[in-house]
Amino acid sequence: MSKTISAVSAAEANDALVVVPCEGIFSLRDTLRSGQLFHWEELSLNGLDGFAGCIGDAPPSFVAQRENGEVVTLARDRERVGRYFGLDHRLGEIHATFPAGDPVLAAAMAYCPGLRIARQPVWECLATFITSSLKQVAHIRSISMTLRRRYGTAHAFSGRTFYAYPEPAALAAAGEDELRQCSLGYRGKSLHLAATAIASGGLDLRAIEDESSLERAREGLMQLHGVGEKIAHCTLLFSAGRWEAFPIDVWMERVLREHYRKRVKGAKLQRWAVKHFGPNAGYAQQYLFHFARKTL
DNA sequence: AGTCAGGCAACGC
DNA sequence: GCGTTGCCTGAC
Repeated sequence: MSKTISAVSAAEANDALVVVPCEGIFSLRDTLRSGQLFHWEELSLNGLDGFAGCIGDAPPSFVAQRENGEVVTLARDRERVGRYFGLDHRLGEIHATFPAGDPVLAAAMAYCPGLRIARQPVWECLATFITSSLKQVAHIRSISMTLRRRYGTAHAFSGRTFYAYPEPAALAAAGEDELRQCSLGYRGKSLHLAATAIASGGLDLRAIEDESSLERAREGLMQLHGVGEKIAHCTLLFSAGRWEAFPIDVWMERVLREHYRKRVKGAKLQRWAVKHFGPNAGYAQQYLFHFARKTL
C-alpha cells in the first residue's frame, strides 16, 4: 500500500495563497473539463472553491480562480502551477495563426476562450491515454484514480489524501494481471508493456520529447503496443508542447464531418486538418473538441 | 438485454 | 491503402 510522505495543514496552506502570473485570458474550469486532465478534485480552501491534485510527483497543489480571473495557489506551487496550466502561452500569437474566416472555429473559441493546453508530465499523459481507449471520460477518470491509489505516492493535504501518478517501475512491478483488475481489461496489457519498456530503458521518453521531428516522435511512441495515431498525438500535444499534433477521435471526426463537410477519414483527414488549421492545429483542435462535446 | 463508448492490432483484400 | 473484427468494462 502507498505510504504518506508529506502533510500540509489547511491553515498552513491558507496563509500562503498567492496570485499566479498569467499571460492573457484563462479558464481553469474549461481547461480541467476539456478531456486532457482527469485527476483534479474539487476542494474548498479558506472559503475559496478550487481544485486540488498532484502535478507530477510534487506534493498536492491547490488551484482556484477568483471572479476577477486571478489564478491563486500556494506560494510553493506558483511556478509549477503556471507552467502546468500553460499560463505563459501567448494565446494572441497562437490564435493569430488560425485560419481567418472560419466561423466554426470562431464559435468554438467564443465558447471557451480561456481554454489552454496544459503541460503534463509525459509518462502520466501517455499512460492515461493508453488506458482511455474506447472509454468515456468518467471511466478514464475512475481508472486514473484507482491506479493512483493503488500504486502512486500518497500525500496528505487539507485533511484529505491525494496521489501522484505511479512511476513506470511501479506499474511494471504490479504485473499485467493485477493491472487488468483495475477495470482495464485488454488495456492492462498495453499499460504493463509500456511501463516495462520505459522502466527498463527500452524506450526513452525524454528522447522522444526532445525529438525535433514530430513525425519521428510520433513513430517512437507508436512503437508501443496499444499506442496508435490518436494516443500518440494526444501525448505529444498535451505533454510535449507539440501544438501542431492533431488528435482525431470520434468527436473530432464528427465535428469535421458535420461542420466542415469532410467525408474522408484517417490519414487524409489528418493531412487536411493540419493544412487547414495551421502550425498550432492541435490548439485549435482543443477548442473544437471541447465545444463539440458540450454542444453537439 | 443489447448497444455503445474519446482506439488499437491483426487480418483480409 | 482500405475495410472489418475482436477486445474488457460500465453506463444507459
